[in-house]
Amino acid sequence: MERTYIKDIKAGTDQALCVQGFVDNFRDSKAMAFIVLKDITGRLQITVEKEKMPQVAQAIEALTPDSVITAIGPVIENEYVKLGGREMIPQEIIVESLAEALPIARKSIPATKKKQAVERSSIDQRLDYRWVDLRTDENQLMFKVQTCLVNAMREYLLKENFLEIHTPKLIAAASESGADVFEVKYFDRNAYLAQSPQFYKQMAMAGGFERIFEVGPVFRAEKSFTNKHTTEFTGFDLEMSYIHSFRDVMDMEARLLTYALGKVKETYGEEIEALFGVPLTVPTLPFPEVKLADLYEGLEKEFGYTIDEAEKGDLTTDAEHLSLEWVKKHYNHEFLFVTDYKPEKRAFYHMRDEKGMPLGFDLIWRGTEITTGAQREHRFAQLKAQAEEKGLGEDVKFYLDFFKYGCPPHGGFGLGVDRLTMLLLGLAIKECMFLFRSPNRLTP
RNA sequence: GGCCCAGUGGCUCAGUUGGUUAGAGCGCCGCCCUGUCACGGCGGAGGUCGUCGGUUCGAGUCCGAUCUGGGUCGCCA
Repeated sequence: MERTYIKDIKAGTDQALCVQGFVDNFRDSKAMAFIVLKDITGRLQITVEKEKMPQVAQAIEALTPDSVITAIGPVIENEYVKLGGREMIPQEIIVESLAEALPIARKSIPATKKKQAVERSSIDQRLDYRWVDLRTDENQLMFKVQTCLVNAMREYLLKENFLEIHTPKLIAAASESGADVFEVKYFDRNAYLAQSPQFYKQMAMAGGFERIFEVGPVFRAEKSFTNKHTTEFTGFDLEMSYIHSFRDVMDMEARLLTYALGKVKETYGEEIEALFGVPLTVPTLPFPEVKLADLYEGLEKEFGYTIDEAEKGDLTTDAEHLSLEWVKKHYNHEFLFVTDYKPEKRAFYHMRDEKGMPLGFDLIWRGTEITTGAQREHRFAQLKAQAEEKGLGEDVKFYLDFFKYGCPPHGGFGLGVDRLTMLLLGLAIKECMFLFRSPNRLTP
């Protein structure tokens, strides 16, 4: 019999349906048993009157929570059932997989008069059994939201004449910028895991693709311990030719995010607010923009935030967080483009103006950096000089060659998909990844 | 890498100035319960207190070392 998703069930007919899923709750007494079945679309109570259906009673005799079952029978309307006012009266139940007692507590249970509260297991404990943890409504919604978000971004860019490419993650040279790379064995020599598709995105520009994007894994061998860093994450990278300035890139990103977040709000806005308690505001265009030095000046004047002059070439974590208050106050907005970072803090391939100021930007959402972008230096001689200035020579030679045989002016950005999800739902990075990777965690 | 914090049953925690046999709730196991819905009732099992060493008549508790993990800063998406 064909399986019916719980969301598609029409109650009140005599026709038997087949549902499959996890046992979300099991209440067993001598004569009656109640199973709450959960699939990816919802929950359904299955009610067993044991005397009437001895073979069903026998099938569920040793049933445990989180086992996987198939249940067949009509679904009737019954106002008495709190879960949706309907219940399945099964003719048959097949236990597909019997679950052992779970090793983690997925939900917090508040205290009652008699019992003390049980706290949910820590995120680190839950990550050890991620596949069990992923069964919660929150985690499943999270991935529905991420799917919707990335799909909307892809949809938007396809309409804007972008091509989707897939660049290699095994690379020969460990260079580019500050970020450290993982070394791997590659037959009789060493290779490295790509820390970004940057060079290859630009190669696509030299290849005349004009506009490309890529969604793919990015590896960083950094011993970072924060709530927004991980050693492997999903990057959403974009590069576009024939721009007039890096503001064309910023404009593209702002429109892209506005469209995608609009789709997410339309599809899951209410569920997100119900399960995560985070309202989703679709941003307005254009996104506010500020020069780094002006932001520091504003933070000092308005929030009393002061740091050493030497640290002002980049955004500190505190300044990043405070920038949310600043941008809300001045623009009633959650996004903020920050420009005019010091050249020593930026990658060598960022184009610079006549004063040597990098023509790039970071995008901060809700006080956390989600993007670095720029117009790229596409003129061979300048690019070579800037690489040498950062002490990069032979390692980037193959890359410099991309600009020798004709290359359009171009720019682009990299966006962290996991950071986007994390900020959207108000979580830490380790909670919002399918499987989190850190210097201390390589399993499961 | 710097600074800070934590390791006590499967989970979440308590454990007083060092002092009988280390406690609780959840979970688990057994029995009871015709309509539960975070079901309920009764009973039970389960811990060499991260590891090693020291102080002491006596250490979960104090000291030292060590291991593991976490938070945060820097780095960045």
